[in-house]
Amino acid sequence: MAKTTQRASEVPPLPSDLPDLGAIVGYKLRRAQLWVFQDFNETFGRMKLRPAEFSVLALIGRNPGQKQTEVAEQLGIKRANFVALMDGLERRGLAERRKAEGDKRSHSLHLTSEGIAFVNRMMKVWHDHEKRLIDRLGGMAERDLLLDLLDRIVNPPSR
Amino acid sequence: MAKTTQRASEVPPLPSDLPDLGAIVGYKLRRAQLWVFQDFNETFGRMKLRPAEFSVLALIGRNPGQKQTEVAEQLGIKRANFVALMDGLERRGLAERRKAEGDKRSHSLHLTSEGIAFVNRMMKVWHDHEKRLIDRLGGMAERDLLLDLLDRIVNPPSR
DNA sequence: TATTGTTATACTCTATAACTATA
DNA sequence: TATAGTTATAGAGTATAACAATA
Repeated sequence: MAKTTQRASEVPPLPSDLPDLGAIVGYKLRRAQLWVFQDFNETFGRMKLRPAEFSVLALIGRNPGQKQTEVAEQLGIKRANFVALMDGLERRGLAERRKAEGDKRSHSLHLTSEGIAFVNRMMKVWHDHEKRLIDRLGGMAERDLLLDLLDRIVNPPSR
Repeated sequence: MAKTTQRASEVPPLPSDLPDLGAIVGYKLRRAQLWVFQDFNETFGRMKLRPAEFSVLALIGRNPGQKQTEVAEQLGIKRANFVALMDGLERRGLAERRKAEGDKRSHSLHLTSEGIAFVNRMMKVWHDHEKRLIDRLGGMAERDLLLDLLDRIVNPPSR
């Protein structure tokens, strides 16, 4: 008694409170994030730079000398997966591991001179990308508002 | 403690305009999205439900009868990858493909009776997850604000 | 010819366990 | 014993090409 079609009267009652996906924070967050990463990848495709690599270069550029595991942890990257990422940056001559003084197990991470030049070009390109995003949001005020709201998710205000 | 520091004189001039990663929209967006999906996966782990499956069930629950490729496209899922996802839902008895009338190539997607019951339970669990998120944001007003800002990224207001 | 669903496949990202050399 | 870095590996998620049935 398999039916291939059903009339409305035969259909069991559908859930009444099904929200539009557009009203679900996680869904919109994912769609927006995919859009931003896609724009990022189109913007940085010529420089062969991925989002994770961008974040590593920006972090050790601002705060050089941190240990490899510290950097990975701050970026939410498992230290095992960070190795190949750092290998790539080192192979391209952009960043380097130095033996940390005092602890022979650990490496401290730094930009090379070439890496510093690369990061300067990278930031110029990044400004185009970020401007495109800010324009879509409606302006700097909206960007600041978005940053604040996103921050509350990861670091909720105690109340 | 004797931290491994470097004297400024040894360091080549660093890029001057390197922003904190916390001020980069794409970075915070990614971190926030990862937090939400992690909370989602912890919340729905017992139901063996992934975010993509949630979105499919919610979509065909609200709008049954759409063609398989239409559903996939609305969710930003490649039709080739949608096949296995739909196979899984069908194997679990939650959703089904029906032969579409008129076009023998296409399938129209529907929830089963069991699927409807499942979705009702799913929405109860989802409310917990969403409440946790709204609490972090600070309330419904903040949630609405966030939804609006995220929507501008994907569907920018023409101006 | 074009489209729907499908298969096969490859590539990236992520997660875990286990090894090594130091501590 | 514990930790930093590493290797190996497996699992998701995602992207593309090509095919059969149908339009």
